[in-house]
Amino acid sequence: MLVKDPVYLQLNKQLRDRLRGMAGQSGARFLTERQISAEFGVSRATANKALSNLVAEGLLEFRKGLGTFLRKPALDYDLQALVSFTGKARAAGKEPSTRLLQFKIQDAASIRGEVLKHLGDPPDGSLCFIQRLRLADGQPVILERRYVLGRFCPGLSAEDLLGSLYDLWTERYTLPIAGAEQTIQAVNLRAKEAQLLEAPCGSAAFLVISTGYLQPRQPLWWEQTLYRGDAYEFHNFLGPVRPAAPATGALRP
Amino acid sequence: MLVKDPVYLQLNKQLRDRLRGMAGQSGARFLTERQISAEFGVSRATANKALSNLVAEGLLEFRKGLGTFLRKPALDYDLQALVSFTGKARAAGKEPSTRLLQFKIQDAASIRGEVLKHLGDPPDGSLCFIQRLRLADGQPVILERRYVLGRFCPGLSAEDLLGSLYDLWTERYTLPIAGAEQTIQAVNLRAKEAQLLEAPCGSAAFLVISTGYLQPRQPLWWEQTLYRGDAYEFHNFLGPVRPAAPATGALRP
DNA sequence: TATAGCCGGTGGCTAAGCCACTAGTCAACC
DNA sequence: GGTTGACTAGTGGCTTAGCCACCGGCTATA
Repeated sequence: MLVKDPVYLQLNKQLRDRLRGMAGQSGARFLTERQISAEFGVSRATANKALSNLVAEGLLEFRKGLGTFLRKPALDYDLQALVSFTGKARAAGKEPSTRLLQFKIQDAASIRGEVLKHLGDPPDGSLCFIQRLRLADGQPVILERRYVLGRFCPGLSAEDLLGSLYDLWTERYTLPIAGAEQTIQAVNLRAKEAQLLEAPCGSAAFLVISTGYLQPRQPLWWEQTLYRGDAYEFHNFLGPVRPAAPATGALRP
Repeated sequence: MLVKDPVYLQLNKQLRDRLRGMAGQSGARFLTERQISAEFGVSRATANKALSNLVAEGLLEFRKGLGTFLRKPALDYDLQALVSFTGKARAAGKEPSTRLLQFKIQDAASIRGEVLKHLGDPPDGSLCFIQRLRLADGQPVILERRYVLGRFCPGLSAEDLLGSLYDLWTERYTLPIAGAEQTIQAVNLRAKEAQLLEAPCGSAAFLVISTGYLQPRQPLWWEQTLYRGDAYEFHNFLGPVRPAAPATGALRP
């Protein structure tokens, strides 16, 4: 971009950053027009224009004579909150825990084609299979079955798998997770799955088939994960111009 | 409403009306700030604020040195594909059809509070209840139960409900649909629902609870809709920087 | 103690003006 | 004739200065 953005758009970005820092503080007071005017060195009119756009987007709310305030809990742009069960459970005020059911290194040759199709044949031919049960306040919520490319988890041990895999990769391996593709289906739990999730056999669940990426074209894992239907729900917003947050899963209230 | 709305909000409404009259003329020129300032008797700053909000909503586009222009409705077609079953079915190569199960006008007083909470109490107190079965190639896929604000569907007849409601509003009423909020749950079908959807009793389904909006804060409908789990799935992409595509539903292959 | 009124701060809005940018015109030049 | 370049009118971007209506807390009064 050769030409600089107009001031009010730059301001908009900065205010949005500021807003993100205040995420969750629903109803809290935001900066006033006059504060912004002074702090950023722009006119009140420009400050108002930038604020006004944020109001139009539903992030803020004007209250005449009082100030501008955060509307609903600011949208979570944090990927961790989107993909990490640990984070989501804590956000819902529940204590997350994990029961490791299975953990083994397999040769790619012994894996059925569907898995490899999503991961691309790994050159070293090793894949890591992880089956975990995720619990919130002791209640089973998620049955996770995941294949991970072996070369991205050297020296992985069973103890490492008791917490957030998201944290594991971003912190220990310092491999930033770029995103995940999900296909969400509604299925009836089979006997074995129901038993593990401590739910009635045949009860409804989400089956989330998902590929996780390190970089846009570098797959890291492929998973087939069951979410108890009575404990989980997804939220989504369809619209042309909303600050399009992707669909987010959350523990049902 | 005891207090009058701020001028820029009133202006916003009037401009929106004007915009509606120009629907379809993509790329056409809209009023300039100075024209609005003269015609409506407001200051240029106020005119700009009202325009700016419409720009933020994606309806208009600023071009420095030229004027404000209608945006191309490319995104609009996207939205149609997202909310319209008719569109999705055709995209999957199946022939959509509709069986109208129920259609009645009700008084708001007779509606349980949950519905009104999402729609806001309509001043004229009339609500339209629509129950439809949507089929793809003759197979029932969706059981739709929807409440619509009566004042946005004057003269609605049963015949109107056999096609796409999305088309109905955008074309016949020329009321642009701005978006929809969705909560997606996994549930077991009850006997009556299963019978209508021609699925086994207790089989898994999506329950999508959704509020549709005309403008960011103007609800149009609230629906509680069942999707056969074996016929439908949702796709989603989680990531920090994505092409702004929300989760989309699609007929299962 | 309770109330009426003041006062500082807020967003709403106007006015007047300058800037950078765009497109069209039109005269001057090759 | 065709091209170039200056000029001009009109546009959104942005600032400054100022007044208004509104809100809530403080204060002085009854």
